[in-house]
This record gives sequence, structure tokens and C-alpha cells, in this order.
Amino acid sequence: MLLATWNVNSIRAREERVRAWLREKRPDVVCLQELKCEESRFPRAAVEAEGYGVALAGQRTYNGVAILSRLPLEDVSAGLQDGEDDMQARLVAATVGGIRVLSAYAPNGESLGSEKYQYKLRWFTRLRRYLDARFTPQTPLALCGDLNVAPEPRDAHDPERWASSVLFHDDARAALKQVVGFGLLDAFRLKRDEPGLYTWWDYRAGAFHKNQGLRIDHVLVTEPLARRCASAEIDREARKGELPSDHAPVLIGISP
DNA sequence: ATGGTTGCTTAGCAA
Repeated sequence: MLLATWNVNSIRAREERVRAWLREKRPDVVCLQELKCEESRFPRAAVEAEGYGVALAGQRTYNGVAILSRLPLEDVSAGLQDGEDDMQARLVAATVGGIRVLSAYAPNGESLGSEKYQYKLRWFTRLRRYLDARFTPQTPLALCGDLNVAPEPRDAHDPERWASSVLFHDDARAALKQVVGFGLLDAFRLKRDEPGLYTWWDYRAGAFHKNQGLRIDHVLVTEPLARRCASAEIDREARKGELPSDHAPVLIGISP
């Protein structure tokens, strides 16, 4: 099974690009983030025409997550469902081929000391509770998405420069680590240990051309899935050309 | 280089 995650930065702006990419890569399951549209405006027919079913949690203008799958999507569930009054569409889950797949879009956090940063840190705590309440480390589970945190120094092109950023600050990394502590492994790092591999580059200042990026998009898997991870790739080609997303897709091959 | 760019929505916010 080929499992992918991609922050598309508006599915309507990226519809043709996503469609061409589905044709090229033929992933079995794709977790999308930052749809930036309500469910009624999602290009469902185009995706279905490529052979994919859709599970999605939409939201106008901001956020929005989906799971596309060529295999049946079962037990679809949206949101953290922890009773907090939270309209932000940042999580959708479905079971595909016996794997519980989560498409997650963690809050960016804006800046250190902001309300949004506090929300970001709390969101990770809530996500850990979500996992604790529903699964065990032996559940075949893949938490995929834009988690808006680079876990380690080798995941940032200039760790010192990014230390005061919400994407690499110690507290954000600790918050992600708390989620990983549930019993997750970084599928990408199981297969690729070299530095300089990123999934996001700022649109500005030619960051992509200079490879000044961060690895903030992740596929985190429990141990039974980790044993099956066979390949890992960041598709930099998808970040090139006219009007790309600012993120590149991550693709993980999972053997039967 | 506290700039730069893109998308949504309609000048300003979010990323």
C-alpha cells in the first residue's frame, strides 16, 4: 500500500495539480490538509473520477482535512470529539485496509507567546488524549499530516534561526513528542536518515530554490505498521512549477 | 533583510 500526506493549501486552487499527481503516483491512500473549503465545495467528482473515495472534514477559508482512498473508507469520524467547543476542522479518521488512518492539520501557532501558540500546544495534548482513549500502541494506526513541527535539528535547514519559530521551538517539539510518546514511530525516518530533506518551504525569498525548508509533514505509525514500512519519499517535484502548494507530499510504502 | 508570496475574500488575515 502506498500511503501519502500532502498539505495542498486550498484544494480548489490545486485541483488540477492534485488530479495529475494522483494519476502519476496512484497512491492508495492520501491524507490532505488545508482544503480551505466547506464540504459542498470540495471537488468530489474529480477525485472520484480518478478512482478515490473521500472522507472529509471541511471548513470555509481555513483548515479542512480529507482522506482519499482507492480502498473502501470505513468508520469515518471527524474532529477530536473531546467536548471542547472547537469549530476548527483539523482531524478526520477512517479505517482503510485494516489501518486506522488519521489526517491531521496541527495549528500553526503564529508566534511564541500568542493565543494561537497556546492553542497549538493544547491541541497536541488533546490529540494525545484522543489516541489514548481509542487505541493502543498495537493498533495498526497511521497519524498523517501537516503537524507544523520539525522534530529534530536535522529537520530544519538552519536550526538556530528556527529556534524561536513556532515550527521548531522547544515547547512545540515537546508537545509533538508527547503525542509520539503514545507509541508512534516516524515512518520517514525509519527509512531515511539524512539531513536536508524537507516538506515545506516558505513561498517567499526563493526558499524552495535554496532548499531552506523544514520537515513538518509526517506519517507517524504504531509498531505493527512500522514493521511493514518499506519505502519513504518526499516528492519535491510536486513543489515545482506554476503555483505549487508550499508543501511537498510525503509517500510511505507499506508492505502487506 | 521583521521582508518576502500565496490564497481567500474583498483590505486584511493566515500561513
